Amino acid sequence: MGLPTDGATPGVDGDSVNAEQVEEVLDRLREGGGRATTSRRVLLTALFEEGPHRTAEELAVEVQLVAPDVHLSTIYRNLDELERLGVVVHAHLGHGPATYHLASETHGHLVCEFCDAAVEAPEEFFAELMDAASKKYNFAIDPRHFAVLGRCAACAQLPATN
Amino acid sequence: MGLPTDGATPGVDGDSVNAEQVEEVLDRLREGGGRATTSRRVLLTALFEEGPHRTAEELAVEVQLVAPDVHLSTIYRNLDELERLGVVVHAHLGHGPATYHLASETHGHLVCEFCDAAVEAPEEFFAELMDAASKKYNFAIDPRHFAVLGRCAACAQLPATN
DNA sequence: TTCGATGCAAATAGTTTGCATTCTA
DNA sequence: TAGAATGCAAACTATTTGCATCGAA
Repeated sequence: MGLPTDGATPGVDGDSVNAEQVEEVLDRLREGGGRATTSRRVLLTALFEEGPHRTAEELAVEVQLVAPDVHLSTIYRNLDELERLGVVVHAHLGHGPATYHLASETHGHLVCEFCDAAVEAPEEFFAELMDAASKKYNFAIDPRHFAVLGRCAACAQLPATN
Repeated sequence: MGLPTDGATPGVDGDSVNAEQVEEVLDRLREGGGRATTSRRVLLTALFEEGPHRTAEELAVEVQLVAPDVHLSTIYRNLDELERLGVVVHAHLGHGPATYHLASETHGHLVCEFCDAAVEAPEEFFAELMDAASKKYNFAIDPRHFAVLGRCAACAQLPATN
């Protein structure tokens, strides 16, 4: 899924490109009896931007650059709502806070227990495991919503102690 | 949970069987300059008993049946210590608190996102994924310390909504 | 008798909730 | 104008920490 590099603002922000998608989600929200508020528009804009996985707090900071009064609890409530809508998913990477990203970016995570580095792995990477779990345990794995922990290449060289 | 009726109690509690292992760990603790305290002995006894994965709080309740004054923070501190020793591991199953179990019981977890049911899967079950991660991402997966989320057989039949 | 371990209270991090107010539809 | 969404404060859950005391070695 390459981003279109057409008319305006080719690089970082790409606002006019994403604005469409933002409004699309807001429309869906309205269809369900919800309302298109500033905080939701700004949050969605942030989510549709390129970037690493972000925690609710990090998203709040981003949103507050544009709309300073948006409260962290509103971010949480909106993320919840968007998750219900299927627009975003959250994942627990290691010990810290949950991170949120667009549901369209489906991938699993390999997270290093030592340095917290996260490697993204495509859904296919888990296909075999998903298949085996389905057959053996009748269990439908959702690879998007969890982190597989271990040691990244760099930390594998560290001594086992610590 | 049956308290020992007297001498042997061969089945469920198996205290005399596990007592040895408990003392062995306490010895190791002593060798490292640590001390064999009542709270540690009771906690270890609880851990060596059969049973499902337990949270720190659940373990505290178990311990307090025998030693009522043991504080939850002591449980946390001791679990930490035992984890450093390699005796127990903790895993994050879904959203709730972490669960602890003996490191000797190595297995991964398949946890249902809907009903929180946990299926234990042996380490071999993750062998292929571990292998692939190693080759493709140079990442050493530790299958004991994470939960793979998804839907269990029962919840798979529920509608996608909710 | 020393220093590691503990109990307790308070702090912390992450997230959720109750309620009066605001603002979209 | 109705009721969805918000800001704020406070509650809540899971866990950690500071400190005076206690107890194992």
